[in-house]
Amino acid sequence: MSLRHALLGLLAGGPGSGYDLLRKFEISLANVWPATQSQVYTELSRLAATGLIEVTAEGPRGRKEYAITDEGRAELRHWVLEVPPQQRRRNDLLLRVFFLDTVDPAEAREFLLRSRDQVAELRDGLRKVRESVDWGDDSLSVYGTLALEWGLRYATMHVEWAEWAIGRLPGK
Amino acid sequence: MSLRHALLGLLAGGPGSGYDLLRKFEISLANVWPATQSQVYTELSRLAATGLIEVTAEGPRGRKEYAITDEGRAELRHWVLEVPPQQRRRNDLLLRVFFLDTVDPAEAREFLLRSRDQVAELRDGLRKVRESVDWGDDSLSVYGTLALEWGLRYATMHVEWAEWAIGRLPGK
DNA sequence: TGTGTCATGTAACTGGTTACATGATTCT
DNA sequence: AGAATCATGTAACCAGTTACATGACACA
Repeated sequence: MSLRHALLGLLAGGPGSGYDLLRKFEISLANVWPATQSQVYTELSRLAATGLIEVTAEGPRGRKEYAITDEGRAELRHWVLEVPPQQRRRNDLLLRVFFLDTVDPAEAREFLLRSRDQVAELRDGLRKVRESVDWGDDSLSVYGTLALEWGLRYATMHVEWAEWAIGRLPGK
Repeated sequence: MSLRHALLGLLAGGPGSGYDLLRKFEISLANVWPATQSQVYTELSRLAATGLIEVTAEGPRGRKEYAITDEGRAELRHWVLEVPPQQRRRNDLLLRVFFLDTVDPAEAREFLLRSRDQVAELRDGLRKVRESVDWGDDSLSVYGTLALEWGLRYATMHVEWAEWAIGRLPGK
């Protein structure tokens, strides 16, 4: 149940409404932990009900501003440091690779090429983000950069792997 | 809904019972698409009900052997080649990295060290698999090796990233 | 005879997605 | 006046996890 912790993490950086948080998900967490509108609002209600966050202000259009509580901070800290991250990750692309023996080599080759191109595009997008954002040395930037760099290395790895894999395909 | 396709893919390699398939999940698909016992049996029933697989034999202890049908092969092929793989992948480790600014640098450092060690272990396990299995040049081995190599490159990337990241942490 | 493995099934729950539904405020 | 954006909520559904439940067969 990490959506709960993603919300706590964002609120640890300052109070905000569901709407605010939703935009933060789209901007900064899109590639790490996407969330839908309905999910955010229902989880915020639940978090408020259990006392991990609280409503600190109400604005126009029924806007509710939430802030993290001490209990919430404790829960966030516990999750970050003590709950072991998932190691077994599902990968539906790799699952397809496993079954490429059911199509012919030319089709397998196209599949790998497409996958290379898609990830190369992602990589280029991330590079642009790195260049466009001015990275100060405040703590949030430091850790944001670490995550971005992981994404860049991941994408580079995948592109290189795909090219290597194409070279190993059985000839027709 | 990829469990369905994982089952179809496994059955494309030959018929088997739920129990057989469950073991195949544990051996070959554990790092790519883990599945639980209850999930496998319910999905097999559903697949049989929709005609993508069929019961070809019944053995002792209520054992049912399933085989993929032509319809099933068509569905598998469609999924492999035409359904675009998920690009946005959730990563709860990276989500934690994002919020490492809420703990102190020494704790962040420990977090990254632990993560490096865990993935290094995974990498060593994969290396052993690569050495222990004798990889012929049959098509199944070819594609199995591609997936394994992806895992190795992934793990190597992560270990290097973690070490790089530790070096970038703010001093106490 | 009793332990281990083979073998299947179902129920309750959790997390996430899609779709539906509503309405206030701001800006042009 | 109308469009865009701000803002929230709920219902139905799908995928996956945990736990419960049962029993046949093989082997020592």
